[in-house]
Order: sequence, then C-alpha cells, then structure tokens
Amino acid sequence: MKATAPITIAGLKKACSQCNLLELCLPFGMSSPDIHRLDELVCAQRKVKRQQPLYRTGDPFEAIYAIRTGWFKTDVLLEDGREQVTGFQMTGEILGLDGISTELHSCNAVALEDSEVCVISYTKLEELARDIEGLQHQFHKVMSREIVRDHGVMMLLGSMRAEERLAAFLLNMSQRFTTRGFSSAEFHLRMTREEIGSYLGLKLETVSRAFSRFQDEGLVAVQQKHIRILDNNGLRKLIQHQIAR
Amino acid sequence: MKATAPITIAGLKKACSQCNLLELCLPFGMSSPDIHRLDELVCAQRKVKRQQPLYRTGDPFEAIYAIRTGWFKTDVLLEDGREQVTGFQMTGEILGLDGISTELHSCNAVALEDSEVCVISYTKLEELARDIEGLQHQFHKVMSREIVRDHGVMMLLGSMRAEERLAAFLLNMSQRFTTRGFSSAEFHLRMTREEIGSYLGLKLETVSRAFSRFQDEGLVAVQQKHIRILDNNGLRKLIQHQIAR
DNA sequence: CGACCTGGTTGACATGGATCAACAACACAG
DNA sequence: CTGTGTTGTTGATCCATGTCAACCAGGTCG
Repeated sequence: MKATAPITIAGLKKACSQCNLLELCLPFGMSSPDIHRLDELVCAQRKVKRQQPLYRTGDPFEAIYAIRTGWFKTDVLLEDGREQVTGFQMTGEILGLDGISTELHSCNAVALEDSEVCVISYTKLEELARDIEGLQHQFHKVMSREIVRDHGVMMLLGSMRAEERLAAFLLNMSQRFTTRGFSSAEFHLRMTREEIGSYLGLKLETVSRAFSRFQDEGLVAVQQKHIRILDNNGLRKLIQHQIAR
Repeated sequence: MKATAPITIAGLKKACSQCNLLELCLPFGMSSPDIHRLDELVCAQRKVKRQQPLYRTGDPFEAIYAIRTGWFKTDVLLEDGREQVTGFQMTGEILGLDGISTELHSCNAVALEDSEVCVISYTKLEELARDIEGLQHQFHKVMSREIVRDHGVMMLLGSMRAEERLAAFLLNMSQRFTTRGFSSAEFHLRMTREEIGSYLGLKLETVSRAFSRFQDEGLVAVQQKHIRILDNNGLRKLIQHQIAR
C-alpha cells in the first residue's frame, strides 16, 4: 500500500469558518457562531493523487471526508471482478458515510484527479452534533440526500433506457456545476466512458454511441471529455417520455 | 384522499421498552436505562391497510416510521408513469428517511399487507438523539445501512444478469427472515412478480421465467408466492460468477 | 354454482444493448 | 520527432431480455 497518511496542516484551526465552500458543505445553513465551533471538526487535510484510493472496502471507518478540491468515484467490486460505480463526487460533497453502519468501509473511494479532502473525525462529529443542533440537522440532511440520490440512480438503472440514462447523467452534472458557480452548459468530465458506463449500467461502447447520437441530433457537442450542452430541453424531453407507453 | 390519520393508542407510554423488536429496531444496542427514555419517542401507532400508502411523494415530512408488523414497498414514479420499486421493508425496519433532506417525502411507501407502524416524531427523535449518545449512534447506523443497501441494489441493477438478480433477491429475503427468527428456507413473498420485477429492473415475465428455471434446476420450489429454497449454495454460486469473464 | 378479475406461466418473436474487432485520437516517454 | 499505451469511436453480429399474446389457477362475488 502506498503512503497516503493524512497530512496535518499547521494553522488548520479555522478550517470551516474561513472556507469558501460553506454553502455547499456540512456547515450549510448554520449560524455564524456555530460555524466557528466547527473549526475543531476538521482534524486534518489530505491530498489524494489521481487514481489513488481515499479509502478501500474493508478499511476501518474513522472519519468522513469533505471534498475541498477534485473529483472522486465510489465503487463496489464483486468477487469475479465486476465493478459497479455507485457515484461521482465533487467539491463540497461528503464521502465515507457508508462506513458508519459496520465501522468498516463498504466501498472504494478513488480520486479521479489530484484532489484534497478535509478529514472529519467521526467521533468528534457525533460529539459536536450532540451539542450543536444545526450541525446535527445538517448532517442528517446530508445522509438523507444521499439516500434520495441513490433512489434516483435506481430509477435510472431499473427503468430507463441507455439514452435516457446518459441524458439524466449529463443534466445532473450540469446542475451540479451550476450549483458551484461553473458553467452549466460547458464542462469537462473527469471520468472515462467506462466509468460512466459502469455507473449507468451500460458498456463503454454504448455510452460512446449515445454521445455520438446526441451530437448528431444537436443536443450536445462532444469532444472527448469536453461537453457542451446545446439543447437542455431536448435532453429533458428525452428523459420524460421517450415513447410515453 | 382516504382518512388515514394516525391513531393514538392509550397506554403507549412504554412503546419501546416493552417491545419485542428491540433487537431489530432503532433501540438496538442501547442500554436498558436509555431504552426507557425512548418510551416517549413513539408518539402514535398507525395501522395501514393493504395497498394503502403510509406516505406519498410530496407529503410533508414529520415523522419516521418503524414497522411493527407487516410489509411495505417504497417506490418512485416517473412523469410518464414508469414505476421503480426502491425497496421492500419488513418488521423492525425504518421508513421515511428519504424525507429528511427536503422536508418532503421523495417516494411513496405502500403497505403490501395490513400493517402497523410506530410513528416517531422526527423533531423529538433529534432532540432525544442529542441527549442519548446510543440513540444518536444507532440512528446514524440505520441511515448508513440504508445507503449501503442502496449500493447493493445498484450493483444488482447495473452489473448483474436476470437470474443473478433474482438469486440475490431470494438470498436477501431468506437472510432477513432468518434475522427475525423465521425459517430461512421457506417463506411467503408479499409482493407480486411485477413488483419484484420493478425492484430488480426486469419485466414480470422475466421474473416468472427465472423462477421456473430455478425450479427446473432444483434450486427452489416455487408455488406462486410460496418459496422453498432447496439449494442455498447453488443460488450463491449463481451470483458469484456466472461466467467469470 | 358460474362469471369475473387479478396474478402467474409459457411460447413466439422482436430488439436494445452487449460483444468482438478494427481503427483513430491523444498523451507521454525517450 | 517516433513509438507505445490508453481512451474513445464505429461497424457487424449476437443474444438476453422485452414485447405481445394465449392460457391457467385461485379468489371473490353475485
């Protein structure tokens, strides 16, 4: 295993209160005095290089992670090697919640590009959450949001056809970029066709073909990982019925 | 809308401490004195008739529910009418966690048979969780377990073929019956082939055929909704490779 | 009792996506 | 610049599952 021990950064004392991700991250919606109390929450920051794991299936659970910069994927592996990507996470999103239930992580979290996370000791989080109502509530919301998101993915995987899945994926990406103040129409995907395919329950060729089809139909402009959405509504329509049978 | 208002039952004062589901439900792992403090948690019990909703998409979120007896399904509907069943819940399991994130329920919960739930005021739960460490921790575990379960379903839907999905479904059922002290080899399904199909991302005909195939191969004995598992290992093997490609 | 309804099974056939294979675009090392 | 590995695209073919349709079993109601 590579040396990926947490790096404790000096002067981390004001991790949360001075962070510009407030609006996206755990402290969202909390009052200013409460947020100052969160500064002790982040016990370290950790850099993770592209392709390196933040944690792996079976690792003991000790902390959750808030993404400061970069991108991750989470996946589950079957004995025979099949991989299911369960999500892609970006700035401000929380990783590691899967570990609470058994105190062991139940999936792998891998950086899609060089990234940086805040390490939040879970023990300390529970302690603080007992003290700060706003934190407790926000944490519960984060977990619940993950559950709702998962239901959406089940919908994708269980009831939608290939092009619908990809359209939903693109719209979701677009929306998350918007939330972070980036362009909603033009962005750069960090994952390969194969990873997108695994997430959407499709083979990479099918993903590639769907992209080409969207391009032919003038819905998006695709150039490798660079995506420009030309017809947002077109994509939306594609999902909502595609033969309203 | 039908009249399905909660029924407050007199003498509910000892809801948790005298309940025989302790080991399965929210109070799991808590100390005896703490459990007595939970007795105020359950603000009502509610009976839900077969086919009736416990809550619906868009309903304001106020409480979570612990299933005392019976079975539920949760599902998400697409505008065009497509349904995706996101889970089947049985005795001791918790419903309603989806509502925390937006304060509106994001799925439907429908009784598969006449059922009874404990209504747990969410406000009161958060209050008590701030006070009782064991409750806080157990509640987080319940949410995390749901997230892990969801990842398992994504694996099913995204990476497994029809027969593998059904085998995994049956083993999961069997395991949950065991936990509750029922036979692991023989049980009664409460859901239709169509509901199973929706959950597994398959059509009802495919589910039916897979059942027949399992029967032909001596893996299970199927008689409508009555299932007897004859070859547990056979089912297990089916999942773990099925062409280890 | 028979009529009707819902849910389950089975067969014949159609098709969306998987598979296999060739090749193109790009990234990077030397 | 060239050579090599990785990622993406496209075509031809195949097959697992969907679709459509007939029929069966059991439960309910008059």
